[in-house]
Amino acid sequence: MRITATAVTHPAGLAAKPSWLLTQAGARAGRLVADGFAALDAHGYHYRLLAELDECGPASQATLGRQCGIDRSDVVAVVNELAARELVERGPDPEDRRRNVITLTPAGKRQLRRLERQLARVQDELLAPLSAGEREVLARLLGRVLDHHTAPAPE
Amino acid sequence: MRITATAVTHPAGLAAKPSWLLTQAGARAGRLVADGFAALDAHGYHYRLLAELDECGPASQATLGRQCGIDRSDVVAVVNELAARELVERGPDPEDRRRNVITLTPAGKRQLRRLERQLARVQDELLAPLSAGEREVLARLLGRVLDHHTAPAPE
DNA sequence: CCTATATCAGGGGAACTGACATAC
DNA sequence: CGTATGTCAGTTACCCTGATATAG
Repeated sequence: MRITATAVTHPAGLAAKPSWLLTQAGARAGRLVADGFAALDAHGYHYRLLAELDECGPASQATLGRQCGIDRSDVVAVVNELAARELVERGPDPEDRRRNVITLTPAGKRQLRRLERQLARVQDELLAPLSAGEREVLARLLGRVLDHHTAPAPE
Repeated sequence: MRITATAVTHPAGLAAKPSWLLTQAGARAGRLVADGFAALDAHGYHYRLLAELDECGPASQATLGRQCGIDRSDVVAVVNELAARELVERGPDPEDRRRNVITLTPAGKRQLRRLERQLARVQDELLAPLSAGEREVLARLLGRVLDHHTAPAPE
C-alpha cells in the first residue's frame, strides 16, 4: 500500500496537453486501483478475469484473454494464482481437449464482490473533485476515446 | 512500434466504471505516446525532463524530479541517457556541492521541438473521435482530477 | 498442412522502494 | 545532529514477443 503524495508543480505547458493529462491521470488511477486491490490480496488482472467469468460464465483461457484484453500468456499465470486461492477452477473441456474450462467458485464470487466494493471506494476517492454530472461526462468521453482505439479493426 | 489492435468485447460491467475507463484510456494513451516518442529515440521521461528544462531553465536533479513527477533515482538514469545524447549538460553547482546543474543544450531544444510535434500528432490520433470542445472538457476534467491527487499536501 | 490452445521464458518501460555516501 | 542530494540496486504490475507441444 503506497501512500505517496508527491507535491508536484506541473509546468504550464505540460499540464495543457490532453495526452499528458490522460497518461498521468491514468497512472494515478491505476495506482489507486492497484493499491486498493492489493489490500485484498488481488491485482487488476485478477479483478478483470473474475468479473469476466461472473458476467459471461465459464470459458476457455484464450476466450477469457480475448474478452478482457489480457494476453494469453498472462492468463496462464493469473489463472494459476486464482486457482491457488480457490477462486476459480480449471477443468478440461470435453468438447475440445486443447482447452481448459475456467469456472468461478463461490469463494471467487465473494472475492469479486469485495473487489467491486473496493473499486467503488477507490473511484469515489479518485473522482472526489468532480460532481456526479461531471463524472458522467468524463466516463462518456473516455469511453468514446477507448472505443475508437480498441475496436478499430473489422476491415 | 506496437500496432496491436486487440479486438476486445468489454463486459458491460467493466466498461461502466470510470476508474476502469481511466486506467484503460490512460494505458492506451501511454502506449501511443510511448510509440511516438520511440520513433524519435526517446521515452516519456525524456520528453518530460526536456520540457521542464525548457520552461523553467537549468535546475538540479532533485528539483527537476520534483517538478515533473519523476523519482530521484529515475532522474539519474534519464539524465545519463540525455547527457549521452548531448541533449543536456550535467555540471556542478558552485553554490551547493551536493547538486548537479542540468542545462538544456541547443540539440536538446531541437529534439524537444521534434518531440512536441510528435506528441501533437499522437494526440490528434488519440482524440480523433472527440470534437475540439470535447477535448477541452476532457482536459479540464482530467486536470482537476490530477490536481486533486498531486497537490493534496498543504495541510 | 495450417490453425488454435495452453504453456513457458523473457524483455521493456513506468513507477516505486531502500540503502548509501556526501554535503548542507 | 538531522536533512537534502545524487547514486545504485532491486521490485512490481502491466504489456508484449517469441517458442514449443499438442489438439483441432
